[in-house]
Amino acid sequence: MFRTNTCGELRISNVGSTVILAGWVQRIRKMGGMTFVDLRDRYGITQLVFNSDVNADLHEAANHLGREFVIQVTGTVAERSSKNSNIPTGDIEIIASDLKVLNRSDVPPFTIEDETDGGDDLRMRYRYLDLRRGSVRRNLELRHRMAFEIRRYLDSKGFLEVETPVLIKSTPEGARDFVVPSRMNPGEFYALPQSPQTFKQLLMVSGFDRYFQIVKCFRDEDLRADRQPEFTQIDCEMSFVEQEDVLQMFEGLVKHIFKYVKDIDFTEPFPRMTWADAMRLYGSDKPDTRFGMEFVELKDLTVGKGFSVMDDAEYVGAIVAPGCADYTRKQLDQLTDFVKRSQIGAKGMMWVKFEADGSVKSSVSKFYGEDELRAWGERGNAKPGDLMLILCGQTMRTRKQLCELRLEMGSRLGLRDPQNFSCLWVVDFPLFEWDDETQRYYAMHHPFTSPNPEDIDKLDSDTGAVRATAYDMVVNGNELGGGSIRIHDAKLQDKMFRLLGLSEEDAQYKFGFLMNAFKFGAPPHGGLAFGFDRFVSILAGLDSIRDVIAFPKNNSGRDTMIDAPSRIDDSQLQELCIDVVLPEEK
RNA sequence: GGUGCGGUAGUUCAGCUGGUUAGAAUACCUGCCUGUCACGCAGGGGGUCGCGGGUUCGAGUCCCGUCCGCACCGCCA
Repeated sequence: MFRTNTCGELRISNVGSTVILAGWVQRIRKMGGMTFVDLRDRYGITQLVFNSDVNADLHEAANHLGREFVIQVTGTVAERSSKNSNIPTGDIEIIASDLKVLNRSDVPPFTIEDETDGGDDLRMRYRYLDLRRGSVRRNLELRHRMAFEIRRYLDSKGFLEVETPVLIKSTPEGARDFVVPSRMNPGEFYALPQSPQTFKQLLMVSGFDRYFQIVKCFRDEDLRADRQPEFTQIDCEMSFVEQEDVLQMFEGLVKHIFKYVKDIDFTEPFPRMTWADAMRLYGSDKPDTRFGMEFVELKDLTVGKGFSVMDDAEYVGAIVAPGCADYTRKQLDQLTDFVKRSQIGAKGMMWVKFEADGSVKSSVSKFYGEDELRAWGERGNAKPGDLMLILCGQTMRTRKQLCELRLEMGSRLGLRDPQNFSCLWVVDFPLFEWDDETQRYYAMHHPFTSPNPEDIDKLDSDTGAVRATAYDMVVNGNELGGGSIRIHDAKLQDKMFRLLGLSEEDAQYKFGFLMNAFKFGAPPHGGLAFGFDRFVSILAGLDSIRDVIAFPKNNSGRDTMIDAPSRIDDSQLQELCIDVVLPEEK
């Protein structure tokens, strides 16, 4: 027998029993005649004692252990004379009677502690060591717990988990596909799914009216802290439902997870906000609603006073930062630099201070009198002591800039506590998005999204204004998931493809299988998908999803531990009929 | 494709306007230490300053290029 107990379970009630423990040497403390060893496994840390008075040879052997050696120890559980209240096993220790080194270890390149001294790069290269750290292990435990609760909830609602294929067909609408060459079909490629979208719709046609899958998806796009080339979705679809049914069902799922994983009860229904309101009030389709500071529109109050910057602007918007009227010149300059950064790209920022003593100061007082500035403040409900920050320009662009400024102010004022969760549904997304470059409409969600029935007559006449029956779940400014009611009518789907600029042949080539399926009695259906990695990272209070993925890729999509991607043998390439021409060899 | 920050001991970092032998902490090794738990004390070893080029009497420091990492913009139906 390798072990009778784990390193996390022995307590004062076990005193006197003989045990065998196995694990990794966390730390050694040599006191001369006696040596303490902290033995670690997944479950905790237990202190071992080697006393030269009891067994001199064993004590000597313990002195030659090193960090991360794998050892097996036999001994007796004893009450400590000086207890350690910081760890659950702190009341006891093991008086060792036998020690076996199961495996030695090189000195690890960073400390295996919750607060490690290792940088990200090093941790990823030695991810198997990084995963020994409690802080990383706990993230994976949380991930497991969430996956378990998701299955428990969805199973209780009659959902069936069905696996869909990973080697599928490329559909070059949307994100770039990862492709896989087919040896048996020279010159042809599979694509890895960006999502099981079409398969789950086919499952609806098959009559599996409640489907889900916790599934890997792949997108060959540039990465971010919250974006990996392979990531996991909670993919769900239901038949015979309207939008309201889907929202209810999955609001229930989110609440279930918060309750059983985080012990947080959301008793009230999640707020609903239209996409138009989200853009108007927050300049974003995923507003962070942990704090207010909604946008205030001032165009009508600022126009015609001879200030060309305001007069020429399509949009003038402001936020009111509570209690910030005492901001110094330097702080205001910092904020101006912030919005002028190339990533945000504002031309400048104006401000109005509503001082605590009732006076008003502004960067634009040359153009506007105190009464006018006060009228702006009134519209924004500015109180004495508040600071109004104003941006202007082209509507959508300025809203986006103001959104960044709002988030920055929220952070500065400490209003974005990661353990405070604010969930909402954003609904009534536009069906289409116009692209100036290619001069055509794109599906904002995806081409299977059904139009809002009220707008269906506008499909040709006012295409850009058509709303979709699409919805997003937003938590703390993150898009946690989204979905839609799908088109289940072949004719309407055909029309959608046409509006998206797909010819009949194109549509048939890319999505013929789905169109054909719709001819055989497709039920009305809809669903959504949650980003599982993001969901876990939000509950863990982390910004990066890398910390909740066991073996993540870096910024450039590389796995630095196994050094992938890598070149393959010429013989492999030959078999696949692939000729590789690198850019510098062209 | 673009912007910003970074790359110096095993590790995390400091190193100013260029100027003796490149430092600190920690880790590691050795010795001492019988109640530590971030043990303590004494000593020791450890560097291609990412790489290439340039400026200079002299480059970790300045310039150019390049590679790598991180954050962000574009992109992500």
